[in-house]
Amino acid sequence: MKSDSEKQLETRNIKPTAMRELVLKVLSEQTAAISLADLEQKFEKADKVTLYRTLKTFEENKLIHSIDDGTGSVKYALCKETCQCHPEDLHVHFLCTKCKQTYCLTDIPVPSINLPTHFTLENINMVVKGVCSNCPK
Amino acid sequence: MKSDSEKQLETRNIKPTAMRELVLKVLSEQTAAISLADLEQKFEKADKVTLYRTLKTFEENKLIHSIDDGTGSVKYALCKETCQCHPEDLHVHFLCTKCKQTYCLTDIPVPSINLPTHFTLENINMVVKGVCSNCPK
DNA sequence: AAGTTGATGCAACCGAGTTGCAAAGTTATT
DNA sequence: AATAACTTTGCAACTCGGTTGCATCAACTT
Ligand SMILES: [Mn+2]
Ligand SMILES: [Mn+2]
Ligand SMILES: [Zn+2]
Ligand SMILES: [Zn+2]
Repeated sequence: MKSDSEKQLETRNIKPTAMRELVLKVLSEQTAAISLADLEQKFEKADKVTLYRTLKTFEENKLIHSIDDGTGSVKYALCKETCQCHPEDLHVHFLCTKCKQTYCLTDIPVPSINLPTHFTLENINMVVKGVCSNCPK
Repeated sequence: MKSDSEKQLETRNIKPTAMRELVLKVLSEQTAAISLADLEQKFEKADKVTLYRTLKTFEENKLIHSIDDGTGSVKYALCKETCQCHPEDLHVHFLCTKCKQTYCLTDIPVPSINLPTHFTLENINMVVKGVCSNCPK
């Protein structure tokens, strides 16, 4: 009998190894996006490179998306089931300058932009910085 | 008699050294944003650290702004005279996936976002990826 | 001229990300 | 069941952009 995470991995064509299930579990427990270093610390003993490659695999298969919030370490968060990481799937991200957490504002789609003529669009990264609702003003 | 670049530096409260004038000159000649490594190559013989600190000084004094386009190297471009780098001063940036140039779309202001309640806004980074008008489709 | 301040140059360091390679584990073939 | 082929994992070592420490040099102040 297959676990939920097993199925979740398989629908994204990722072979469900023990390691991958564990990483997926950690990711699904997060309320904010997580860096490779953060992820490493969630495990007693796990190799950074294996986690790194696990995240790469997850990202390539659109199970997660990466967020470059300008802090110097890339964050990762689970995609929605239906997400294909196309421009229309994208949402705004928020980096709190107080608690340094990076949140997916999944309810806020990235606004569409009228590019100059003969520019084509492939992707948009929109990161808002400020103070989040959990932090004192 | 003072040069233009000298005046430009002084209005931003930057002491106009020879080095700084040269860097400002290079920056003002660019049609796209430039990285530290790029800048280094524009000079026969110049220390990376000096250029680095020059850029830092320029940025702190809002003569230039930095752009984290996700390529792993930060780019820099001149601010407009009146720019204070406040959210309302900000514009969209464009990274061409073909020619790898990063452009300031100074005509396209960053759209305003309705953040969730009790979130405050300090800054926005919006980078659009795609193919620019100079590159074949 | 001597003293103070800031700018510059060189070397060395840092950390996030990445690669190479061998060992371990998995799946397919005989 | 044994072998072969392929994938995943773990360790070490490396890359590269950015950064710091410190000595030297230049500019300005008294
Ligand atoms: Mn997200
Ligand atoms: Mn710009
Ligand atoms: Zn916060
Ligand atoms: Zn281009």
